[in-house]
Amino acid sequence: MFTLSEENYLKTIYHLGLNSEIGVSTNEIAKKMQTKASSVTDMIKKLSDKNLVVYKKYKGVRITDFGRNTAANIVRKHRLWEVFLVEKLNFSWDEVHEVAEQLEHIKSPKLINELDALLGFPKQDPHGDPIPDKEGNYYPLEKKLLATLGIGEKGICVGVNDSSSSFLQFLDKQKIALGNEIKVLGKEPFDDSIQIQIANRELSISNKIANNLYIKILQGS
Amino acid sequence: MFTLSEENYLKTIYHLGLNSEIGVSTNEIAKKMQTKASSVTDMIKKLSDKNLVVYKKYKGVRITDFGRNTAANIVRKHRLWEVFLVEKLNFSWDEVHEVAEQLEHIKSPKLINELDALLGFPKQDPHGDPIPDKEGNYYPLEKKLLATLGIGEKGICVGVNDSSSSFLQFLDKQKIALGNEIKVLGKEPFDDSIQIQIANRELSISNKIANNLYIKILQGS
DNA sequence: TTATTATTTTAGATAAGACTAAAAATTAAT
DNA sequence: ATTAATTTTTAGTCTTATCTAAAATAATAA
Ligand SMILES: [Mn+2]
Ligand SMILES: [Mn+2]
Ligand SMILES: [Mn+2]
Ligand SMILES: [Mn+2]
Repeated sequence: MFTLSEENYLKTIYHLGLNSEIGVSTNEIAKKMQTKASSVTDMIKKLSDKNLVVYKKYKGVRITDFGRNTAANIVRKHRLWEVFLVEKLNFSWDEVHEVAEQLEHIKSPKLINELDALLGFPKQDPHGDPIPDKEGNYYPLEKKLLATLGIGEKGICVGVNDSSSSFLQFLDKQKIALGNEIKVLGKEPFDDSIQIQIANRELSISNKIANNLYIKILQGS
Repeated sequence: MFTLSEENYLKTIYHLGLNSEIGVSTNEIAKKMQTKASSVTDMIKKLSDKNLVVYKKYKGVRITDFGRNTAANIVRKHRLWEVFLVEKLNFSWDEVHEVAEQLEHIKSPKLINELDALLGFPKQDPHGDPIPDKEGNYYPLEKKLLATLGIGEKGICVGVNDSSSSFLQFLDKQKIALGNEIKVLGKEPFDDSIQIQIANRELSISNKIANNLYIKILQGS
């Protein structure tokens, strides 16, 4: 079994390494974990001793198959708990992350598999992120950032890139929710803002917002 | 906020001090926590610094009002999680304790109060132990050990004194469950065993068993 | 009451996880 | 190809929570 710290480092390395071929750098990890590079070096030695990552001095770390599996299981727990909090305990999607950060470290395979069943084996968490199965496999939706859509294209809002409270609360305020259909009406070159239609309303959205909303394109739009 | 260790020590001191006027001794705590007396001394100094207990050298510790409240809240969480595991996640009553030991340390007032609501504000956990409310108050049932009942007395089985897996599994095997009506048919002086009637069956029960089952007496029996 | 035993505390060590400051290696710039 | 800047590692310190061994205190017995 792994310590709380080991699990948190491993999860960070897993996320940082997802979309890159090369190793994850010490500084990247330190920045993400709000800690110092020297602390990271200490920890990756421990993770390496436990075969969770491959570490070569000055070359960053790469997660092993074993490490990836272990990390995916923690992510699975995190996201299932987030669903539970929203579906069963009336949390809003901007309140769940901190609590899930604690709950993801609870050790009990039965607990998490029963929770999965209670929730009806959900495939996405409240932010649209995929939930790995017991084997650590998951199937990400095909999705594009709203900012990349052309005029006239439409789709369903299926996820967020930024899960910060402030962004999620902004979406709530603008009544933009996952599942909503969104159509691009126009794009303003001057500030890269985007005019959209959503649930019979028209809205102008800044580029920053559009770069943090994922859309599943509807065929024939 | 308190560390995991601080919470565990405090909870032990709370439980050990419940039925006694005098302070809780260092050795008692060490025995219960499976640690060394010197470790206990170190920790009670920390708890004392945080006003959770009053500590006088060589005189043991007494929990403060603040400490009692803090401990009751941890116990509240432990027992609510046990109910959740049994009621919602198909755990049996002998499987819940270890997981609840982890879950009781999760910090989120909203989580625990919503969980309470989801479960319908239960008053007892799966072992018949009372669940403190938000203020730390609880109302223990009037109950007696089965071993203390006289011949002819009857009552409802409402709790266990020993929550070990082996005892709980024994009760399952004998089909003795909380809520069952039990009547004392006879007592054997030779080995202090007790003959009981339970759900139309007659059973002979050892003194050890009878000393770990709590009964709520039915008036007029 | 004094001696013996048991309990409790202190002193000193260890391990995990964090930090600062300094050294070493790598990368970027001239 | 050197030099300069950046990144990464090492060395040493700190805190928390443990432990063992020894000293101090309290409880018990002779
Ligand atoms: Mn999250
Ligand atoms: Mn999420
Ligand atoms: Mn329990
Ligand atoms: Mn219980």
